[in-house]
Order: sequence, then structure tokens, then C-alpha cells
Amino acid sequence: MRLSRYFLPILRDAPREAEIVSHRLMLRAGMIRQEAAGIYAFLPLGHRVLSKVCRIVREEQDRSGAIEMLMPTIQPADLWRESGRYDDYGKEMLRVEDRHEREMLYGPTNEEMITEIFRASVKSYKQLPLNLYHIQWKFRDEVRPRFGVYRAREFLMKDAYSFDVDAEGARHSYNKMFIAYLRTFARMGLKAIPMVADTGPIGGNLSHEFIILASTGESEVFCHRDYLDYEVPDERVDFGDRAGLQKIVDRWTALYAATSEKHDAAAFGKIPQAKQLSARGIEVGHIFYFGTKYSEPMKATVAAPSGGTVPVHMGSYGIGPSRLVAAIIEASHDESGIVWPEPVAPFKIGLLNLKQGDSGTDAACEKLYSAFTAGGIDVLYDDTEERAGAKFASMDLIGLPWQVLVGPKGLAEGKVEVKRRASGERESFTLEAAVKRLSG
RNA sequence: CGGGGCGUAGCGCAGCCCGGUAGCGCAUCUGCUAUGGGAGCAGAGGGUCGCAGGUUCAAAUCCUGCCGCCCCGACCA
Repeated sequence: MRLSRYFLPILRDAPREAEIVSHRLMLRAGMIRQEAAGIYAFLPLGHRVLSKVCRIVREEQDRSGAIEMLMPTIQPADLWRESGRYDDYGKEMLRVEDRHEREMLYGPTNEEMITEIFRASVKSYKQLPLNLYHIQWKFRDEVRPRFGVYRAREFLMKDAYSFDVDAEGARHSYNKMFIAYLRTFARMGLKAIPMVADTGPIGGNLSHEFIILASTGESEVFCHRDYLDYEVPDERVDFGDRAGLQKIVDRWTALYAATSEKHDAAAFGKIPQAKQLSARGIEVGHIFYFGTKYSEPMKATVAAPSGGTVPVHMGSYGIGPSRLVAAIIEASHDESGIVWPEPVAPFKIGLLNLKQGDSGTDAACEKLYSAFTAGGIDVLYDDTEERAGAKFASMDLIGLPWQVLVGPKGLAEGKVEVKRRASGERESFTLEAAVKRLSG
């Protein structure tokens, strides 16, 4: 992408209303634009990051055996009357009426709808286990949206729903998601710690929040320091291996880790002082097992192996990709701007023409740009007539992992510089070597 | 929903107290000179001063009502 042809409204000063660093940087880097309280448009750069986050989420859901679908944003009120949540959910639910005065709502979550879809078609335990997910915009009319897309009213959520014939099966489904989540966050460069959590209005009795530690986090969390060094299961993990998965989950839940709502000061106190970690945390995922809470009232039953019918055991599993974009920035930035972990970076490379208009640098840049583009590498080519200093500042702000600096100084020796955004390290390469270094 | 604050050009702000018909920096456009860490000079464009009503010869400024947005708290992916 040529910057001169792109849509990237970078701001030198952050709008006054933005206070936390991720919100400021997202606005300054031209990633988002606020349209109303808690409602944002994702501009091209922000959309690229969001897409990459979704891709990782999707890959790990698929790997674990979950199946993607897509449910609507608007739902009929009657569905929610069946579960009893139409009244319970309160003002957080955006209720609307259509032209025929039918009561509708903008979905804050999808347990009711997925249960309806399930019960319409699944009649036997032989079709289980089943895990269906979608990535769709949700609306929750928060009393106080804040911190940009971090706590927005409209937000993107990946929500998965598992169905099993019994509690043991449901436990395995829960474990699959648990491990998929560990992998998902790790792939984005985040250290997420699963913590015992409150179940809130979703209901149920087994629940973990996945928390990343950041000083700007909303909630206080307490855990054993050793979790920071735990290895995340690699891609060879066998999701069909019940005992194997349970062992991993047991290891990841053996030590103390709890959010403030579930905090047990006495238990925490038993951890050796040096291993106690109390910090601020950002919730990036939440998983629940809630048994038959919805399947019973909504009559989602299947034929059981022993005869008769039983209500299915369900769980739900949420990740907020739009929030994750902010969370990743909270966890990865410096004084100059964002420092994207490569897997979620909007572009891999920023190509800087340090002397636009100079035939030598122009030619070298074009050559590099063609080579990268041909290799399928995401590159943002700053071909504007800005001064070099301004280009550096903008590139540092938007935080692409690599910068390729092309100017007459280096070209005099046939070299360009390759700068790593995270560390600031620079190395000189010939054009061919630079392409080779940054490909693949 | 309780408490606090703010709405003036795309962004950051001044002007408001003490009414006289809108200004600064950045950004944008034109020209020239520049070009390895947010360039210089010269010129230009861009504003229903959040909205409505009132007071007044005259309102960004004073009064009333409304709307929007932000922050703290209670609640939440």
C-alpha cells in the first residue's frame, strides 16, 4: 500500500477526551473514529488489526473443533422471554420495535438464539459434542462506556457455545476452549492468565476470566507469579485427548489466581511472599460452563444413550476482538507510539523513502516495494513528500514491526537500513539482502 | 444513575468574567527553497462559536431550557 493513496488520518495531538494510552494511540494512529459514546468506526488501519485478531481467534477456534457460523445482530424479544432474561437483562439491552410494533432487540449475547437453533435440529446425543461460534457485533448499552474501544457499547465478540449430553462431556468442551484461549492470546503476544471468575448474568458455576496484566487494567487481580513463565500448549495439542487436556488445565488452575470479586485473601496469603502478584488486569476472554440453565427452560433436549431425553449441558465462551486491539496496545507501546506484535500488525513493513523526488531513492524504493508486494508481504510505502523526520515519527506512532529506511546516504554504498520497531536496532543490507531478510 | 468537567475550523487551544459581529498553533491548498528524526519563507482556503428560546441597538460572551461528549463512582466481553 502506498501511503499517498491510503486513508490514514494521523493526528499529532490526541483529542482531549482520550485519556488512556490505547485510546490516545488508536485515535492518533488513525485507527478509529468515534461516532457516538461507545460507538466507533474502524478506519482502514484499525480494521486491518481487527481482521488479524479475528483471524487468529478463528484459527484457534477451528483448531479446537468449534464450527463457525453467523447469527444476526437483531433478535426477537420472545426468544428472551423463554429464558426469562428479557426482564432480567435490564437497561443494558437495547430494545427496539419494528414497523409492525414487534418487540426486537440488538443482541448483547446469543445463548437464547443458539439454543433455539440447536433444539430445532439436534435430537440425539450421537450428534454431540457440538461447539458453534460466530464473530458478530454486539450491543450492550453500558451506563458508562469509556476508554475507546476497550469498553464500548457496540463491540465485536467471538462467542462460542458448546453442547454436550452430560457434565463430563461439557467439562471436556470447556477444557478445549480453555486451551484454545491460552493459544489464542499467546499468538497475539499476550500473557493471559486464567483466573477464577464471577459468572455474572450469564449464570453457571464454572468460569474463568483470561486476564492480561497491564497497569491501566480496570480490575485488580491476584495470582501466583509462576504463571508468568508457564508454557502455552503448542499447535500439536490433541483436542480429542480428554485426559491430556485435563492435565494441562489442571496445571494452569492449580496455583492461586483470582479476580477481585473472587479473591480469597487467606488463600492468597499462603503463597510465599515473593511469589504473590497483585496487579491491575484487563479481561480479554471469559469462559463459562452453565449446565442446563438455558436448555431446561428452552427445552433443548436430546435422546440419551440410556433412553429418554435429557437437557443438554452448555457452556459459552467469549473473546472481544475489538477490545483485544486496545488491550494489545496497552500491553505493547512506548513513548513514540504503538509497538505491534508481528502477528497482529496492520502491515509487516513500513518502507520509508527518505528523499522523495530523488531519482535514486525513488527507484530503490519502487524496487523494494515491488519485491515485497510480489512476495505477498504487507508493506506500507511512505512515498509522500514529508520530511524524513515526520516520516519517522508517523511510522513509530503506527508501530509496524519493521521499517526499511531508504535514503541517499545508505544508497551511496548500495545499502538500506532495516530497523526493528520494538528494539530500535538497525542493520544495513543491500536491497536484495533486505528483501530476503524480511521475506517469510 | 449520583458527583465533577467540557462543547469555538480536521486536531490542540485562546477569546467569555467586563457584550461591539472570531483568533492562535498544527493540519490542508499554492509557490519558492529544503529533504537521514515532527522544515523555512510568502500567500490562500476553511467556522450555523452544540441546539433552541430570551434579554439587548448589538450575544461566542449575559439568562433559561435542551442536546452531546469526557472523567470519578456503582455495573459490565
